[in-house]
Amino acid sequence: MPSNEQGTIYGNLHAYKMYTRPTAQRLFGAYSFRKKQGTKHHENVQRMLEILGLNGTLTTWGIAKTHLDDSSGIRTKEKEYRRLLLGRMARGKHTIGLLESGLVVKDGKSHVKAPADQYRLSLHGILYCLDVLDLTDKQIDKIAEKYSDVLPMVFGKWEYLKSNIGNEVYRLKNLAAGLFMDNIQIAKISNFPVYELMTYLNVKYQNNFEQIDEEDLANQISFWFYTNLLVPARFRASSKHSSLEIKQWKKIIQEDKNIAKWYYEFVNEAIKFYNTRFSRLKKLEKV
DNA sequence: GCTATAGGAGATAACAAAGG
DNA sequence: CCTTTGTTATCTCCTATAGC
Repeated sequence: MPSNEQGTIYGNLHAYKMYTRPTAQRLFGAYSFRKKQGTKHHENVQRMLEILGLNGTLTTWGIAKTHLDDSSGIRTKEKEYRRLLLGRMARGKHTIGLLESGLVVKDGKSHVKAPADQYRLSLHGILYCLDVLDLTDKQIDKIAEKYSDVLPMVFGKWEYLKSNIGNEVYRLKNLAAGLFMDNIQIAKISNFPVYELMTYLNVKYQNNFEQIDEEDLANQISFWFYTNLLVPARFRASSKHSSLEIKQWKKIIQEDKNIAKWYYEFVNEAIKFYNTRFSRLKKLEKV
């Protein structure tokens, strides 16, 4: 039973990489519409996603209102936005919309007039935008502001993070581009057990391929983010630059009490996981 | 050129708040 | 009080266009 009033179901990061991202790229474009390569449909969808990203939660009317002011224009446009969100039915065939694709979710109701559904980007939707829309840093900051409660440990700490690590925050784009952790090379890169943490992160959420609660997905993304800060941006063992020094990284985690508590809980879970497995491994040799 | 999909526009219906 | 205006929601028909 769909536990969600969100009107859609989505899975963990693995599901994003294997399913949501390729599907979205096929239906809504793999490149920004500003590159003039996609279809009109790609452009329409991407424009709407951008509005939802930069403005946060809105009704269909509100989406149209962000760029129109006379009500007849809004009326026309909001129908189009609704159709893009919900998909359409024609000749007995259903074309999927943004809700069904998992990029947008319902978020509460507006009671300004008659009760109306409000919409915002899902976490998958945010990742798709970061991946495809060619957003400027300013725009990403805006999304972080509007979605700080959806991704609290990263977007909720955005300014704090920026003041400490500057442009490194935009590494979130790597995750959006599908660069996840099933990468054994990571093991060699750092003395710090980044590989073990990344692998455990996979294990922790492995049962959520089909469906995951938004809060869990936000945690998965956020654990990825903080752990990934220790991986050099250029994937070479030789280039040490642009990975954070362990000291600096620890400072970021420890100086914020919430981050510290949250992240070390994850680390302890990972330690427990590996300890259990190692002790079983040791028992093997006695047999 | 055909076919499926997208866009545009009209009809219809609620309903809430503001205004007369 | 009734009317107007703003909002939300759905259905349907016709046209335009992209991709084969």
